Amino acid sequence: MARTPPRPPRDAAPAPRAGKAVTIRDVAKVAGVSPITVSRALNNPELVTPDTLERVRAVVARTGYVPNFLAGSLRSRRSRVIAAVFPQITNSMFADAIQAFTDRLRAEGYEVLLGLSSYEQREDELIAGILGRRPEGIYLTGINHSPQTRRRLIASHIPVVEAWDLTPTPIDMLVGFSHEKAGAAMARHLLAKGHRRIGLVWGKDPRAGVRRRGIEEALAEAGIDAVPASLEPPPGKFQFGREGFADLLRRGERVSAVACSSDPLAQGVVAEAQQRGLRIPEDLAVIGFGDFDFAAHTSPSLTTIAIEKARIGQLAAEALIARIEGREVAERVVDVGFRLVEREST
Amino acid sequence: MARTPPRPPRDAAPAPRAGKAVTIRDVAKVAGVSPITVSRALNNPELVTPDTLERVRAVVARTGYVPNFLAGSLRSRRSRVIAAVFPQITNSMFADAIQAFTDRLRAEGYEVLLGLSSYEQREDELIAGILGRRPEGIYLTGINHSPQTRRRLIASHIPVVEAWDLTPTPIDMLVGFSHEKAGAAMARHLLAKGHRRIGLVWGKDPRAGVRRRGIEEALAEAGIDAVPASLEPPPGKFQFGREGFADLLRRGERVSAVACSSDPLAQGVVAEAQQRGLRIPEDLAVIGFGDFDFAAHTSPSLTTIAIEKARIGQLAAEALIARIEGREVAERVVDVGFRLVEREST
DNA sequence: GCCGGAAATGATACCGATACCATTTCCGGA
DNA sequence: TCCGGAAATGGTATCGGTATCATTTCCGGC
Repeated sequence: MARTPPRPPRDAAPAPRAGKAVTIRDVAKVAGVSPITVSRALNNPELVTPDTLERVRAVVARTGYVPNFLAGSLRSRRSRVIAAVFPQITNSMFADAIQAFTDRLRAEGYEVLLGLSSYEQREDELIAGILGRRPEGIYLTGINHSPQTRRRLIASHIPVVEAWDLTPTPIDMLVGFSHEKAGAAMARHLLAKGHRRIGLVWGKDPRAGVRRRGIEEALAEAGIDAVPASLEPPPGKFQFGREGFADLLRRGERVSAVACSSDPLAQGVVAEAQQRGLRIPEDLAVIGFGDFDFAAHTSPSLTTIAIEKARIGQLAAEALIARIEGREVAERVVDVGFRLVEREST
Repeated sequence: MARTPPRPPRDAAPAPRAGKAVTIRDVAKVAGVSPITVSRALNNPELVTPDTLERVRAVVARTGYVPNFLAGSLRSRRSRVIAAVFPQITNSMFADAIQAFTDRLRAEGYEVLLGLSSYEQREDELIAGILGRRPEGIYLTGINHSPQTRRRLIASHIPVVEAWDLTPTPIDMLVGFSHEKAGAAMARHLLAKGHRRIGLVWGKDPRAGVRRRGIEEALAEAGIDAVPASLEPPPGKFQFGREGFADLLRRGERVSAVACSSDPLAQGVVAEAQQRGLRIPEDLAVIGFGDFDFAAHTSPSLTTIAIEKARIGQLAAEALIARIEGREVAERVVDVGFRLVEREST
């Protein structure tokens, strides 16, 4: 019984001891160099003889060594992690931005820590947890943050990009556009089409609120003060659009046009109106927001506001990278603007 | 000139020394306890006197101490990070799963590291980078992984959930459904509606490929061997649906029904067909896949295959949590199934 | 063959928390 | 009052890398 334990079946090679993970010291020992040389071979191969490099790489491959970035990050103070906080990603315009942001950062060797704050007050807690992971940069959606969060972010001394909104006083950097102007553009478009009785089916998130103000101010300038609205909780689902329009009708609001805070809501309004026998745009004009992918391919196609979503993500990523690399960012506030796309629904 | 530098404008409170971050030792010193007691106050408050707890918390608040989880994770071997790898999130069904997955994990105090592999061979490299961060669990989309990646994951000894597909031999755990059966269900639906000339507008991702096989086999059983297809690169954009259908027509394929690998493609086909004066479903039946939010709200509404996307994310999260907490998972393979939803387009 | 500086490698300390075990404090019961 | 065990707290070592500085090796030019 008291025999030496049988060696594992396969792997005649220096079998990684079960349970104990391979460390840089193990690799160093097998390769006959010091740990720091292994570190250099992996991170700065140009500092190492081709011969040494090859030897180290061979041992790494053979042992299945996986460097522990937690340890490395702790010492070097470089986590190569960037955090991104979004309210949500279902049915939202943020997916494109996340994709572009992540792709850009991956190309530079960063990993992305994703936080979803659900439009609630969870942002504080979420960001506290994130900061503990020592990201090298943070992307935030929107500019409405609690004083505590602002303080924490400033104290952290890491680059911060706020996105999707506009303010002359960002925490650090910003990539976005004016929701007030976007709202005004929607209003003016409907006014130009001759509409005077305009209803809103609108999401309850903060940026949508600003767009609504933009609409109402533009309408007020045209002498229109009553703007009936049906408010829906995020996310902007098609179903909520249907219900919102039904709600307006139920309340007896007689509107010739409906503006929506997002395309899914707008398409929901279209669907509900069509079901009730209304012709679009003759009986009812509908305008959305976001230029979602489907907007150009429904029947009728949807007039909307287009945002360069992916560009926001990409610019935000680049701003963070620039800062991390010590380059000064010329424009701390970038306005990517928006574009009204007129289609068949208005 | 040689005056002491002016103290920072505000903050009469014990100003954190610029540059040097507050550590647990600083907090301990100010609170008059040992570092380990601070650690306990923050992580296991029940181990500490209410009095001590309050004192520590006060100091933490005053100094703005942010625990360094890199250090803690290194020592405790618990990163409280879970990684999730998706091919992409734009125009995809994964957004709902990510949302549910992330929400569930946040509730348990985990942060999510998001990897987007872009359907390319980047998965290997991506996962290597991720493993270095020592996540406590990994969510993977799909079951097609390189041998190297499989080996690495197994060697890492962390719980793995594969999702969106089905196999009796997952790396560890799995939550998904049978794409083969889903494809067959689509085919049978069209057959039942009397269609014999069926075309495909189809995405090129691996799981779509399996669904296609399911369709073709079911059609073959019905004696239909020629199934013209137009293949489109991911992501499944509406525009690609239009082009795909145009492509079929250009090639002279006369079809009475088109099956698509995703709803956006299907809606693109619908749009293109409508534009060419075809009535749906009389002249052309169209079936999609995924039951995207818009599918029920377009005109005509879209017949499709519904997946409980959020449930996949949630179950995957729960499986990982269970494993991490040492509970045995009864069902290592969970089939969430699918449901054909018949609407107006077929 | 010798010299000097660059290239390659190594020794040591350290990042900031927590595991582990030891010590002190506290409190009810004999 | 004393005792014993639980509760609270602390000392020290350690996780696994890399920064820093020191040392050794290498090589061309004189």
